Amino acid sequence: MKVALDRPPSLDKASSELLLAIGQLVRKLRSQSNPNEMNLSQMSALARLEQFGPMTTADLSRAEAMKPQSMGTILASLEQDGFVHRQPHPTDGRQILFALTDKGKEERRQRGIAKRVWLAAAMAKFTPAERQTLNAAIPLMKRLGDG
Amino acid sequence: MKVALDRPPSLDKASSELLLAIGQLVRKLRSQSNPNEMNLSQMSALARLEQFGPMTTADLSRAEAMKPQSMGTILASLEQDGFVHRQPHPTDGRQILFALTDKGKEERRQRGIAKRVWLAAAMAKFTPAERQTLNAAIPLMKRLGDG
DNA sequence: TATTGTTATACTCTATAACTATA
DNA sequence: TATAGTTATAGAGTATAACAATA
Repeated sequence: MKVALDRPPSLDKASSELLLAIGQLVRKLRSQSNPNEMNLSQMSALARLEQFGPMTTADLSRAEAMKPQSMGTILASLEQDGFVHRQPHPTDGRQILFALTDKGKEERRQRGIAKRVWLAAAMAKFTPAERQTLNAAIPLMKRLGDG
Repeated sequence: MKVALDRPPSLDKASSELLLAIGQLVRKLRSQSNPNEMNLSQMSALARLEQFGPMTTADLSRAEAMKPQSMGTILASLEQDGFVHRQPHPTDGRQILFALTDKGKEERRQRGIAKRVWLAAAMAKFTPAERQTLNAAIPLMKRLGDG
């Protein structure tokens, strides 16, 4: 039986709207950046290494929906900046484990990154109820990104 | 006075989480694409033209957080595909108004675009309550993208 | 002189292809 | 033969710089 009141938008409509919102927001975020600042992919790889401990290029690339060669580039840049370091795999000579350095852990705690500063400032303009709505949606978006 | 129970995450924490979620989701979305399919920027420009009517390159670029030269490229590709057409500005000879063609309006209604199909399928796995949470967050993300 | 739009060029991020080394 | 990683190259998307036309 169909309910006429407070009908939620269709999946088609909702997914279409979400698509547009994500696109605009990511362009806005990308434009908020200081020279030599990490991009979203580098931040994401660093966060995952902190959460799950040392990982290989292949595992990280799968987790971040990216080709291994692309993840290799990202890890090379993070290594050059001293945020991660390599350690040999204990049993498989082919594999290389990447782990956070102390500098990498510190970087994760940095509040000065332009993208974070801009986003926090933008969210600060929301009402408490709006912030709660957005917070509740974050894990859902994470699941979309993982799936 | 501080409240200890059900404390919401700090703005720093929330913005950091949102940053990561957006990054992963946008990469996932970008990977969902058929040959010659529109990208998120093209979809966004098309949607805005439908919502607000004919606009100039400069206005669109401001609205979409993009440089006028970049928007010019996007509009040129949309024009080549027959989704938009040019019309002269009534009073200012420098400006060019871009408007949706019938083909462009039809494209907006297409449900077959890979990104939309993937996203709708992923959202279909959510519970009704989760879908409602996500739907409520969409206008908030739009405001973040606009601001 | 300021603004609109165009053209040319370069940078960032990610993908594809070909290769080496280990399993 | 299959998998992990590297190197080289190419593509998509956007930016910067220089320019012409109109205001």
